[in-house]
Amino acid sequence: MKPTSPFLPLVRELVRTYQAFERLSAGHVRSMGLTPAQFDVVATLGNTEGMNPKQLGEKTLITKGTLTGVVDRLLDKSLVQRLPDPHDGRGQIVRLTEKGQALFEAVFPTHVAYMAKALAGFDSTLLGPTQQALHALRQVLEQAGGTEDDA
Amino acid sequence: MKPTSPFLPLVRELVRTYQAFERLSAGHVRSMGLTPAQFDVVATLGNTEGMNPKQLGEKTLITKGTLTGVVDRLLDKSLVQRLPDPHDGRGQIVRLTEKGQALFEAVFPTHVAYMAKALAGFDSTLLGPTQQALHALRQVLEQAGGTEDDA
DNA sequence: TATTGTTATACTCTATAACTATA
DNA sequence: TATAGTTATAGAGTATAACAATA
Repeated sequence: MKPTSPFLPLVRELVRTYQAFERLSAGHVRSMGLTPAQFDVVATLGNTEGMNPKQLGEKTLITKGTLTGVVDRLLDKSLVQRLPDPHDGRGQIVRLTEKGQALFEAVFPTHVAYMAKALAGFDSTLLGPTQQALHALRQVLEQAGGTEDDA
Repeated sequence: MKPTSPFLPLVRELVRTYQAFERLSAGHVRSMGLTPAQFDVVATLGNTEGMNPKQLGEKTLITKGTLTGVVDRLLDKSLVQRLPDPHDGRGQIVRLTEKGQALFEAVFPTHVAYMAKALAGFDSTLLGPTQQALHALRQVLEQAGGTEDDA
């Protein structure tokens, strides 16, 4: 029997754990009337003066073409506004409206509390080590992505 | 300053690590002509006698309505076949075709090798502990999802 | 010339619910 | 009545590339 990669179980567990998180999180976010991508954008803009779509895309990992659409839909809901960028005539600043800010303040803590409650059973002594291990794993993955030489 | 939940950093790291993985993995999978969902199905069916859509959905976490479409597209590519379930007139067995099996054999090890190469820099002494920590985290998340009392 | 953001195309996935055929 | 799977609907995200305006 050929030995499969020792990394497979780790990767599988990463995927399953993320999926469990995502299902829980997305379900709650949707019940508040936002898609995960929309929540991501609102949460990223919360407590900021706004930022241009490029920065927003980098933080949320949403590509620019898609981001235009996500922002459009948030605009339809009057949750964000597009302002001209004073420093760059090509650019713009996407910023929460008052309504968006109010939603952020109502929804973000609720969501954090919801997730915190869900995670309450997790052994807190594992918090730090798990986080560090994930971070190390991410470093490796990002480096591989940056290098990008095909197998 | 109100203390934010101690779980937030962990969750953030989980999401980012997963996203780093997903970007790398999905990119490679796409370069082989499959979407992530399609790859997931093919990988799940690989080395099996086939299974019904219900089992397939449970393993891949794809809901039944969506799964019909994913299988349809794999059918278009002649990678899977739908066979009647001998034990249940309502049911069916989804199974790889020879072409699908060949693809699986060509593509799955390639993908594993690609990911293994990307992960080669990860400290192998952390493999076990990280996996266990993720598993514990998943247990907690799944339990919360099962209980499903809103916050 | 390079970059910012929009638009267009075409596909895929998602949730939800109604529907059929069988159990 | 309950379950397996399909179909229909409506919306949203994805990659990719061409494009306009500005730097």
